[in-house]
Amino acid sequence: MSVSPTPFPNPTSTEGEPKRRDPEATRRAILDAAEALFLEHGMADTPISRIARDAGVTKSLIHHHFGSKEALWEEIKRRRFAGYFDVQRALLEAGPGSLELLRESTIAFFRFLQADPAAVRFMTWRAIEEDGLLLDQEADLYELGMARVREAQAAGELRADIAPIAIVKGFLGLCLSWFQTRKMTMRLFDDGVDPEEIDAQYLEGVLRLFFEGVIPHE
Amino acid sequence: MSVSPTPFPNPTSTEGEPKRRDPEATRRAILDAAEALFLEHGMADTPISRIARDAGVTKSLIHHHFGSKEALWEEIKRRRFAGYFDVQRALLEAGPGSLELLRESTIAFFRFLQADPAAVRFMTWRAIEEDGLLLDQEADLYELGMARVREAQAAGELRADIAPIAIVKGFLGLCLSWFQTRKMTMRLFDDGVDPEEIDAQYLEGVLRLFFEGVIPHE
DNA sequence: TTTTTAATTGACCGGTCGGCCAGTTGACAC
DNA sequence: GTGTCAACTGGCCGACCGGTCAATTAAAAA
Repeated sequence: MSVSPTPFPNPTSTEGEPKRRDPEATRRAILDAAEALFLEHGMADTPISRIARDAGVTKSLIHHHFGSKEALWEEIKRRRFAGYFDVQRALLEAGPGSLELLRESTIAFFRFLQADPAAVRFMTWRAIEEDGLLLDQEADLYELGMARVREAQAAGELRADIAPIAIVKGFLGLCLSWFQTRKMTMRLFDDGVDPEEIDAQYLEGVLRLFFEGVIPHE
Repeated sequence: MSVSPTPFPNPTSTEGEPKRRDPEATRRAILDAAEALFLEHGMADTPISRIARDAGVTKSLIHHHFGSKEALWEEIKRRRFAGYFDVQRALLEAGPGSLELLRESTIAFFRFLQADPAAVRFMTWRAIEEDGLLLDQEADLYELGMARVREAQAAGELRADIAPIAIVKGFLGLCLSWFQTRKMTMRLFDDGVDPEEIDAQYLEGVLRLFFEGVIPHE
């Protein structure tokens, strides 16, 4: 679980062989190991020595490549953001604002979080750090989303008496908060029930609710 | 911010006076200081020495009263839960399940989080720890809420084709996730705008959306 | 080939952490 | 009073933390 999925830079070097160097792979191994540990236990609770062990690398090497624990964490955030932004932007640039686009975005975001629990933990850690840092890319993404909502409102596909921010943060929150407490919520149900079935029930219910509430009624 | 709001057990003892003892006040001072620090920086990032300083107490005394840092955190959680459960239970026991009860609960929960940012952070930390621990009281609360929803569904006040869990976790998530990222969200708006005004816009939008979506349509 | 650069190592450092312990002192029951 | 117990103190400890450094060596540049 906490062990890096990528091969060690120097996999169990058999005696005597000259050690090949691959700084790029080393960086990746460190980032992967650190990300898994940081998201699981938090940065404050993850000693660099542990990252080094999981990455198959010495502690000093981490400082060599990233300078400090803090800088390493920043780099991990940067990498995560890049992946996340790509997913979201691809959705929003697909077409003009419409009810259908909103629906697709909601389902896609839900599936995205469902498939990648690490992404959920990443967002939760961000909420904890709460440094108020809103990246430019991120702000752009929100603006884009809200612009799409306004388009759909102008076209009469979404009711116009709801602030776009409520619609955008609404569907994001409905998805994210579900997965933030997923494990605990599952305990409300019998052990025999398939968790993915509960997920599906929630998604379906929320879609009905949200998209009935979001369309105009005379 | 991090200093305990309650007076120190031995407030700047003026020379020579015999030191009065008040173990109950001491415990409270420690809990208050620790809670503020834990919620702000996290348990791993809060040294006991700092708690002692803020509480106006020696480090050893904390161990005397609570045994360990871990146990202190558990005690804080227990205290927080008690307060939270009281608020929620009072709402749900107010009357039979109805659309109006759901509306009141939603607004009350929103106001509760708005008035107490520490509560928001507490819940976010819980999501991070994710030990999957669901307290009996908490499970009861969910069951109670879902039972109320079913009553309202049976009475035809809520549409019956939505799983109760989606309605309950839905409105909780809409409120909580808003405040989890409140600071960041505010950066989307001009500096001149009153944050509480944005809160109000969001709440109003979400109420319209949620309660239009949640009622039956022929 | 020679020189330069950068990846990598292990030993090491000062500081801080959570926790312990021996001793002191107030509160309180008898 | 006097004995008992728990509240409270200051000093201490070993472990571990993030980070540094000089030395080694593979790889790239010359």
